[in-house]
Amino acid sequence: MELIITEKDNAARRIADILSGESAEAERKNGVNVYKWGGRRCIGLSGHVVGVDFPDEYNDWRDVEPVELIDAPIEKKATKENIVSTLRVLARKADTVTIATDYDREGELIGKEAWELVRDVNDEVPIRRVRFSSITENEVTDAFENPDDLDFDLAAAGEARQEIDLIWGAALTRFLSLSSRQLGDDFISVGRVQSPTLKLIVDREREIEAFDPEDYWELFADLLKETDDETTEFESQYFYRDEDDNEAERVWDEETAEAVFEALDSAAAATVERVNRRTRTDDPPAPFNTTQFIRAAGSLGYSAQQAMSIAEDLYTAGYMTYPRTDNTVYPDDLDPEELLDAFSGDYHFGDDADDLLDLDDLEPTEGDEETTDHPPIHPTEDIPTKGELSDDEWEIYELVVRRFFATVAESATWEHLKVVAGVDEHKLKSNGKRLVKEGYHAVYPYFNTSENYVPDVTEGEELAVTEARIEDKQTQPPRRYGQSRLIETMEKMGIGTKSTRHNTIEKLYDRGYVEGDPPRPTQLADAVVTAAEEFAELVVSEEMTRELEEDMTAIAEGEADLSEVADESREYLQQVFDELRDSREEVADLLQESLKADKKLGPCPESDHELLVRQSRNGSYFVGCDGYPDCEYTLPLPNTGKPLILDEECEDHGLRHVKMLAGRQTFVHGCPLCKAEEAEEQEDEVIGVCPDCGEEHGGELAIKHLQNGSRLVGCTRYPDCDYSLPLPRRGDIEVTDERCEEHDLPELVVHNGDEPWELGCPICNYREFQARESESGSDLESLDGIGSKTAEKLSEAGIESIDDLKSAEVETVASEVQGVSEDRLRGWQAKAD
DNA sequence: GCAAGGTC
Repeated sequence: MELIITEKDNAARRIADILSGESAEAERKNGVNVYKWGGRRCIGLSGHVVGVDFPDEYNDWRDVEPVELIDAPIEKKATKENIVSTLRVLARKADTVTIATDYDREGELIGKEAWELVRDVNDEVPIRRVRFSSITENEVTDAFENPDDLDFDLAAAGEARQEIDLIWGAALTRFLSLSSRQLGDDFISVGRVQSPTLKLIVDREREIEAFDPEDYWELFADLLKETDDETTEFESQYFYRDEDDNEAERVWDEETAEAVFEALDSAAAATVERVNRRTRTDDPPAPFNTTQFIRAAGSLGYSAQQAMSIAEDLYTAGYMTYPRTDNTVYPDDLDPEELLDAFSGDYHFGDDADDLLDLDDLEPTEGDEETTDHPPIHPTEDIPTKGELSDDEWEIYELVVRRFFATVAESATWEHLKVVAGVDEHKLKSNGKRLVKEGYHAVYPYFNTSENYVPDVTEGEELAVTEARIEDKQTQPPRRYGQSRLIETMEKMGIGTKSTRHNTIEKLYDRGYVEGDPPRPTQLADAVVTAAEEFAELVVSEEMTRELEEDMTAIAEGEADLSEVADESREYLQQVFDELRDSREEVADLLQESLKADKKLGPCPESDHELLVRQSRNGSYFVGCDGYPDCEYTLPLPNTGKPLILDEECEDHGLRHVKMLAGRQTFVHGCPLCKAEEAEEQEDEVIGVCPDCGEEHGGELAIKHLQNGSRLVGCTRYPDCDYSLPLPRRGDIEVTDERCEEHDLPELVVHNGDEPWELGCPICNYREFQARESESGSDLESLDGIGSKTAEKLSEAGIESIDDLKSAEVETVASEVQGVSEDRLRGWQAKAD
């Protein structure tokens, strides 16, 4: 029996189909597909099925000094038990093994891992390696006719990366976590890829904070072109030549700006001095690689993680190619005409496909990067209908289809018209542009094609000046990196891979290093970067990856060996630890101070210390004084959710506002001291008899206001009787004269916003609420442009219905929900109205 | 419970 091993199930199935002429049958063993035909079996792994780790005795962070990890042994442990055991069973019976993992460095390493698993149980069987750049009939059959051997040097290059990443990451992560006593879920992590990425974000934030805005002025004048039958007004902007003889628009001193303004304002006309006309060719974009795909999806409002997850679903469903690729050059076996033919006649894309098929030449564009593992992202010939996909999936699918269309479409042509006019010695310019040939924009509507009209004028012509304007402006700090900009920068720096960059960014959120979108660093992030810059500069620099890449190349080419490279890295890390040993306290203080800063609310009203958000032993959050135990002042926080400290400060107490992140129940709590004081002022209002203990002990039901901001209808005998019914967090509660016949309680009305909410009898209301909860569903998805994924995301931000959406605060929601921009939200709100 | 890299 010949056993064929691929990197993933999908590849296994397609290779089995090709080699068997579609006669292969799938058999599910132990949760793993095994494709079977003739004397052959084909199994797909799931990427790495074994991983490197330290032996178990190094598991306890407190028992092991982090520095010991540097020279600790490293083992390979199975991470996908079921696949490993199925592979072993098959390998025992095999008389030939063929490794057909992806054609790249990591693929070679995954192949070697398979090789070792096979050798464990079968030391005789010949093991060969086949390589192909895409899974097509020609390439696959050709590869199987000309098998090769596994490239152990290339695999060793990958192993060097694994070892070095593990040693550096684990040793430094444990050191920082232990020294600042951050164990458990809140450990402080460091790594070759995440830390340079974090430094990018932190450095940018430092630039923004250090930014000193400068005043400048810009001047504009409206000009009038008059002919016999029409007059056209257009805008021009003042410019001058700076010391490098470049055109400059910004005037840096006010006096000059005012003088120019006076001259323009009092001028009757400007004389056309120069008219430049040129045509510019606007070439269609290159095929999508992962990064450019994420960027394009990002401009539609999707986070990197969302875009990739939708793309993976579309890939698994067979509608598009593998979404993790660096390749921007279509392989030879992709016939654009054939693929367009498949779209011809399609309800949504047919017309555009036909227009493209009418072109004389269907030569696709090419990007700079050509790799051999996967093609650029493009749609397959299997085309879904709109109903088969969620709205989000459809939006992403359409993007991929249209990008493919664009890559085979014609260039667009722009006509630019630049007019320079003079008022005395002052120059005014107008830049007009017109799209004269739509080209690829006709099939790819994602780029801005807005035109700017400037009329046809001739040199020497007089144009009336109808209005002059002066605008005072300030230079702006650099912008924060957005997620897709970060991913592009990581790619440029060579850190991370097409498969991991979006996960790295997600990791920074999970670790408490960044918040919001665009990601903003916390104090902790700044401290970690600062500490690393001082003691382990390499781990926050792109140099570490650059050097590692050089070493890996040397290993792959047989010029260096794995243990040599790994040992050299160990020595270097040892030096880092030698220096760190003396500064342990200093680093710990820095980290702890910043952790505290991320929790600071403001001044304690009873001592000179600061109030902090703290967690009690039972896991609930509260506000406590940093001076504890000398000062025992505390304030309660709501008992649902995880607190997030906002920038907004309470005017009365100087405390920062708190928001409670609780998935769909997320809400802004505000100033905890205000909330406690408000509750204190409210007296309990008795509304009836307690149904639990009224008869026996005379308990009564009252509307109660708790210091943590919540309200309820509860028994006056609390804590002896804990009967309670929930009430909404917001709005004034009015007790009406009408009473519920069934429960003999007054009907309640909540006043919050315009429409009063007739809540009714609190017992009836609670019953209805429970009944509603057990149903489920939301009307959000009926809104065009909101798919199930987006609806899910929105509901986590507390937006469950169209009504919620209408009243939602756009900025807050956009900052909270990954991948939902303010623009998209406003669009939906407009549709909802 | 640490990293980064595959894949789902």
